[in-house]
Parts: sequence; C-alpha cells; structure tokens
Amino acid sequence: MSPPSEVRVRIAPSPSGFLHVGTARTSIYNWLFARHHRGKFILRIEDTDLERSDPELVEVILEGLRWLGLNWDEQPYYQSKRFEVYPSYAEKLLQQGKAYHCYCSPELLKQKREEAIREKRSVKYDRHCLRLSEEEKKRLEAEAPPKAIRIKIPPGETSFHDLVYGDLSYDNADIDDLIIMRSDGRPTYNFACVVDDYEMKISHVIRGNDHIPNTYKQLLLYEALGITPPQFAHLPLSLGIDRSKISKRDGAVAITDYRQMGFLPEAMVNFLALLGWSPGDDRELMSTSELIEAFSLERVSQSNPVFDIEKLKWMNGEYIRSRDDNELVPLAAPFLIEAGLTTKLAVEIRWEYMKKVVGLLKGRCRLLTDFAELGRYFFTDKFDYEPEGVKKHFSSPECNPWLASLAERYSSLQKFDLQAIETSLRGLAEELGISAAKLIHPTRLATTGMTKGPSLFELLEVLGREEVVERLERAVDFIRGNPTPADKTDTG
RNA sequence: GUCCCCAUCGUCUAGCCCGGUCUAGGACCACGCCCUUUCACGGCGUAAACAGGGGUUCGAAUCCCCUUGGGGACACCA
Repeated sequence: MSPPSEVRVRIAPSPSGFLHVGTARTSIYNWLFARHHRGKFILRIEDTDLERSDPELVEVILEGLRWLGLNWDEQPYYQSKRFEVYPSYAEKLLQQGKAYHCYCSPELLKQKREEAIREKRSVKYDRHCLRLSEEEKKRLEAEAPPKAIRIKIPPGETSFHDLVYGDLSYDNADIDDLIIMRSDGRPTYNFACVVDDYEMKISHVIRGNDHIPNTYKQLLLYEALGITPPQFAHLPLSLGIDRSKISKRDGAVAITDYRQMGFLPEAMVNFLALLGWSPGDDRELMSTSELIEAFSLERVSQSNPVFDIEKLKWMNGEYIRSRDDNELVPLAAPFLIEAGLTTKLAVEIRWEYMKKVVGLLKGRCRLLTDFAELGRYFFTDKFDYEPEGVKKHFSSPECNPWLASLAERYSSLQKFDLQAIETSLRGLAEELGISAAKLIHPTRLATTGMTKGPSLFELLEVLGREEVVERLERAVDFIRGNPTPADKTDTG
C-alpha cells in the first residue's frame, strides 16, 4: 500500500520531565514508518495545559529522542505558541450550530460526575447548556460568567479503518459533548490535536491504542469542521511485568534510566521495535536500516506485549559484542569513571590499554555497567579475593610455593608476551607434575581476585609483568596468613 | 456504571485475513551436553503454548457465537 501523498507523521509528547518508554516506542514506530516511506517525522509538544508545562522539561524529551537516534524533521512545534489559531476553528463551528457555549462551572460538572459515579450511572454531560432558552442565554450573557465551548455530537455511528485493528466503530450516543475550548480561550487536547494535525498536514496518526476512544471524538471533530481526517493506526500498549501500564514498579519508565543502566540506544530501538511488531521472518537482531526497510504497520500486532527486560539485556549484550573495541571504549568509559576506576584524562592517555581491556571483557557484558563490575582489577589492585575462590584455590599447601615459583619465572622472562606467559606457566606445571589448571586458577585469583573472567594469559599480558609479579607475591603473603594491605590504586 | 480493544510456550512472537503443508516454527529465560583454565560467547539438545465451551465443516490455532481472563477509555489532563 503506498500512501497517495507525502507521508507526514508526528509524535506529540506532553512535557512531563522525562521521555516515557511507551512514548519512546511510539516514537520509534512513527520514525520507522516515516523513514520507510521517505516521509517526514514531526515533533509537536503538547503543552496546552500551562499549569503542568515547563519549557525546561521539553529539553529532556528532546535529549531522549536524540539518544535513540530518532532525528525529527522541521522545527519542533509548540501548541502553546499556537493559541491564536484555534479560536477561529471553534468560531466556525459555533456559527454553524455544530458547537455551543457551556456556562456550567467546572465545580458543578465535577459534582455531577461524582454523583453519576456514586449512583453507578454512566458519566456523561447532560447537555444542560444546549437546552437553554433564549431568555436564559440572555441572562447569562448579561452576567458574563466564564463560558467554554462544547461540540455537539450528532446521533449516529462513527467508524473508521484502523491500519492495525481493522474496521472499528462506535455509537455516538456514548460520546460526550466534549469541551473543545476552555473558558479561558485555550483549546483542549482533542481539539488542538485535530486542528494541528490538519494544519501540519499529518497523513498518518500512529499512537497508542489507549487513544482509540479519542479517535472517535476527533473524527467527529474533523467531520464537523468539514476536513478530511488522516489515517489512523493504533499501537498495542506495552505493559509492565504485572500487565498494567508500565510504571515505576517495573524499574524504569524514563528512557534515560535505561541509558544509565548501561543499555545501548541501538539495542533499545531494536528491542522496542520488536515489542508489538515483527518482520514476519525469524530475524530479531536488526540494524536500524534493516528495521526501516522491513517496517510496516500491517505487521503490528493487536495484543498488548509485556516489556521483558531480560530479553532486552540479552539483546544489549549482542550489540556490545558486535561493536569493535575502538567504538566501545568511549561507550564504556563513562561507566568506569562513574565507578571511580579511572578518569576522563586517563582514558585518553591510555587508549590502547582501554581498548585491550574492553576487548577482553566485552564477550561477558550484557550492560555497559558490567565493564566496571567485571573489570575492576584492570584499574586497581585494591580488591578482595573471592572467599569461595580462596577456599577452593588457595587452600592447598603446595599452592603457595607454586605461585612463588611462577612469580619468579615471570620476573625473569625475557619478553612478557602472550606466548611467553603461557609457555612458561604450562612449562612450570609440567615440571611440577600438575595440570595447568592447578596453577591457572590460583593465578587468576591472585591477579584479579575473581574465579572467573577472560582468558588468563591474555589478561596477564594486558596487566603487565610488574603488576602481575607484584600481585602474585602479595597472594603468597596472603596465603601465609600475613596479607599485605592493598592500597595502591592505578588510575592511569 | 457505560463503552471499546485483545487472547498461541513464563515472556516476545511466526502461523490466522486466503481452514488441511502444524505431531504449532523462532527467540529470551531455565536445564543438559559439547567447546574450554574459569566465566561468557558459540554449537547441539530438553522442557514449555493454540484460555474454556459450543457451533460451521469431511477437516479449525485458523471462520462464527458465548463464557472467562487481560488491557484501555469515559476531565475546562494530554
């Protein structure tokens, strides 16, 4: 299906201080759709509710979109800067008798609503102000109380073809005469949305399925205004682990939280794109350009998916592994600095060292924070030996002389390179008549404090002879029951 | 209370529109084996689903209805 004219989609967040993962996902779908059709991706800030809006909060949303790599076209639009465009549309409806003034106070309406809920009646405006007599209207006009404008919903049925859900329809009798202009002259959401989508020539409205009820209202507004509505596509809502809307209970709602947790934006985009959409084959790891190429609204599913962070972590690990060491250094560095293991300057000075460290670690990382977690010993010798490891590898009586001999061998090596490190350790094991493993495990524990990690020989080479020998000797002392206080920190 | 939407492994999903090729495929997670100095990666394998009930049909995961379950919406918020 190829849209007739230019594809123009929009994402319309309200400034709340953060970019919600749900909004991020909706943005991704809109963006993929726009890029697939070589159309435009518009950003519109819905800040008509002045009480709750703050220009500063907008920047956080833009930052989130930038991080994900969702570049927008044209300048962002702000509804708050467009207040002058809405009244004329409302005026037109008023003149045609398709809308009417409502003098009911918010307090009164609230009261009526609460009453309806209490009496378990359906909550709907009673059209009190539509039925006003001419005298009453005159009297009210003379008093000049604040008045809002309501759309008069005609009887009938409203239906449309949703690009995801198919044919949908709704009885107009269940739709309220909603307020389109507040008494202070500002438009309400549904009205501003219609006017803006029209003026911005939006071709497809792609948003969460929680907006389906709004779509009927907006369709009625389009009809009253006599303008052609865009096409609609509603997305299944991504749910938290408890199956309700994603909330703080699920760990994180702001996209920036995921950045802090050590996720890569590409993994985030890939994962979120697949949450409710699939290319139809078995592909899962997809680059952004593959996603753009394959994306279509027809393949969006209709049921609400659960956001499973475990799968996201797996995917993130795949992305970390596929990145080359040079790219990975700047990605991992902030987390190492955050953990106090190095500094920005040190990273630059010891770039080659960083590259090797990151290269050794990346196969085991699922999050960027794992680099700090698993690689501490590359930056400091201030670490404790894993108690389990001590029990397992430092307890045999022969272990100590073995480590001492290894330290001796290493210090007398001509060249401390991978080849020599391995040959000399294996040679020693053979001379001692033990398996190499018997020597490898204590050595790993002595030099890293850990029982697991990258290839021992490779990490020893990266650590360097001096550091390795020193750490071996310290372990020998420790085993003798006379541990050396570890206080040397290598920051660079 | 009223209305709307949805329903395949624990989770994400393929298959559904155009019934037979489905003893239901892939992925995450779990478990086992292999590789291996450890961990991880990788490879191989195991466990795991058509919500229930009625129809229609020679035949239903696929079409229809009901039940149940889940989600969402009903503001001078967006």
